Amino acid sequence: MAKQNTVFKDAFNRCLKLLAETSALPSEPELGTTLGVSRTTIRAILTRMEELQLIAWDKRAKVVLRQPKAEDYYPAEETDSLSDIIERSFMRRILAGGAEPGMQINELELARDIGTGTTSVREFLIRFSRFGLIEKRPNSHWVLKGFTREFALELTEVREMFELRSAASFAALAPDHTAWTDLDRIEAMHHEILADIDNRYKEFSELDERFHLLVHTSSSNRFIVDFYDIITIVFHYHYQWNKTNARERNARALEEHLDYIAALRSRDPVLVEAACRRHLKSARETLLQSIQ
Amino acid sequence: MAKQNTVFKDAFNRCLKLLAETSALPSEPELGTTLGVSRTTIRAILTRMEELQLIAWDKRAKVVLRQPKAEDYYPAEETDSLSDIIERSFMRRILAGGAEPGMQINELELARDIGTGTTSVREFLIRFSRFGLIEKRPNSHWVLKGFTREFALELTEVREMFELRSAASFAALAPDHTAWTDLDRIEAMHHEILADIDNRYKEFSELDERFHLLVHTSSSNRFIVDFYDIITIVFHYHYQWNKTNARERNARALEEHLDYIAALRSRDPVLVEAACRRHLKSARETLLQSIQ
DNA sequence: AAACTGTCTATTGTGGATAAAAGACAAAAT
DNA sequence: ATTTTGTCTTTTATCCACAATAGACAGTTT
Repeated sequence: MAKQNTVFKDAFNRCLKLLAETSALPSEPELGTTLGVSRTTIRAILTRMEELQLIAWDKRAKVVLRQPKAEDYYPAEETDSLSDIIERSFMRRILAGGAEPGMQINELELARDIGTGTTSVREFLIRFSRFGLIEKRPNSHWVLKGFTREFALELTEVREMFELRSAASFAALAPDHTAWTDLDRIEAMHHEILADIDNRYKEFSELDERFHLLVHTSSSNRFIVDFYDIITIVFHYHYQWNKTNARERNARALEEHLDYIAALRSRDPVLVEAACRRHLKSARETLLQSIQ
Repeated sequence: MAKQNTVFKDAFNRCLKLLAETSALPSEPELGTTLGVSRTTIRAILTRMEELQLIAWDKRAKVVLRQPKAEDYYPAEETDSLSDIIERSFMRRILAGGAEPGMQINELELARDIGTGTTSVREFLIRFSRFGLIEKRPNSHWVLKGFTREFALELTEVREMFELRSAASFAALAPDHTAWTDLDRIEAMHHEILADIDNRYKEFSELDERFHLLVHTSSSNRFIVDFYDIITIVFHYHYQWNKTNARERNARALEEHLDYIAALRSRDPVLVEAACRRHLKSARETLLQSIQ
């Protein structure tokens, strides 16, 4: 098979949810915009919905005949894009499995393992190489540099430089900039989670990403914003395999964020720098602690 | 054809030069190390040299029969790797040709233009995307973000952060660190070029790269060192199409480098920072000036 | 006249095939 | 006891093919 129709399946599932809320679907271009796919895919979705007798479709008329049932949905594992599958599989190998630094990475073996073609694995590795965890020997294998203490230190060093600068730009943003209202929303979410920390501490990870990305974005520098991808992926996968003291760690980080947010609001560069440094220091310690 | 034998052809040409200097070639593994290729390639080279009656080859004995002539060499255009060809071709399109920001980049069209398969073009674009000049729309085209004033400003902002930090680490290096002798060599080269600036000003570009890379390397941070790749490629191609006042520009930069080097030697953080800032400021101005 | 649909074409994403290049291992030579 | 060579296997780099997806254009509907 040349290409998996995951775009279609995922959009179909999302379209079923839209269908549950109305008695008739909108026009094809409108659906395309809503779901973020082309009309070709929309028409494939509508055709499938007609087959399943979910809708009666005649040109502009797309009347809902019945509510979607659980079996109408495509299973979740069929809607993941191939690159996501490769990424997860690879990260599990190098972060969870005892992968030693210096180990060779074999495209063919990886492809066989995942059950995919070499081209996709190869492209993944090229994309992934910018994270500094692997390196290519031309005409030969890739070398795993490993998720080591050095890696974490180098990563956090740059992160701290970038975030201090971004935080300073944030504080200097015009008062009517949309970032301030984004910050309000993020702050409110902090309070919500803290109020029910025992049940909701797992939501921290996503909120953390949103908050720091917002700060980095205010640098208006593509290199700084892009760098945050590395932080995101490292933290995302790393915390999946390191859940010790997650509740306390997250509670503490939430409090630090609130101080940091208050400092940003004060627009006082000295306060901002101090709060930012304090939080970054404890984030670094957390990361280093979890390495071995 | 599946793979161009450019590795073989390039190594063959380099081996011809070795051959011109001795009466017998060394062992296969030794040749492999010298030329940086595998024994498989070495044996292909030896076979070819035997065919051309350049050597008499019997097991360990590889006796030189005659000196190589110009026609023994493979033509230079056959020794370039495909990714180099794609890179050059692409950079000419986006830097020299009037490529507008926002323009779409089409893998198929690019591949047809260059006369290569789409896979190679695609892999090049993925690798190249980390330079922040292009961006992918999934399942669709790439978008050219363009070599604009914003790009240059964002690039230099990060460069300045990284270089100031690297210069500070450099000054703190132990006195017996090899970087100091590398610096001696680079400094000497500066004096040589300055002494004959009218004829040799073109050598500045390569020397500039060596010098700044040396400084960045002392940060011992892979992200800082890797970032210098972006600077390198931008300056490399950019100066190929912007040669106005090259002589004066280079002479001035050489003088600034000498100040900068003297400051590093002083190991005084204040002097280092001042010299580094002065040079970076004029480098930024030069880059911005040449944009439009 | 503006938006929508039917139809068709072009491009991307991915597996598979193949020559080039790397590399493993045992036998042979110093 | 190394080092080198002969032979063979494995892996990478690259092209090609094809389904999925995007996108263009003309005719149709509101």
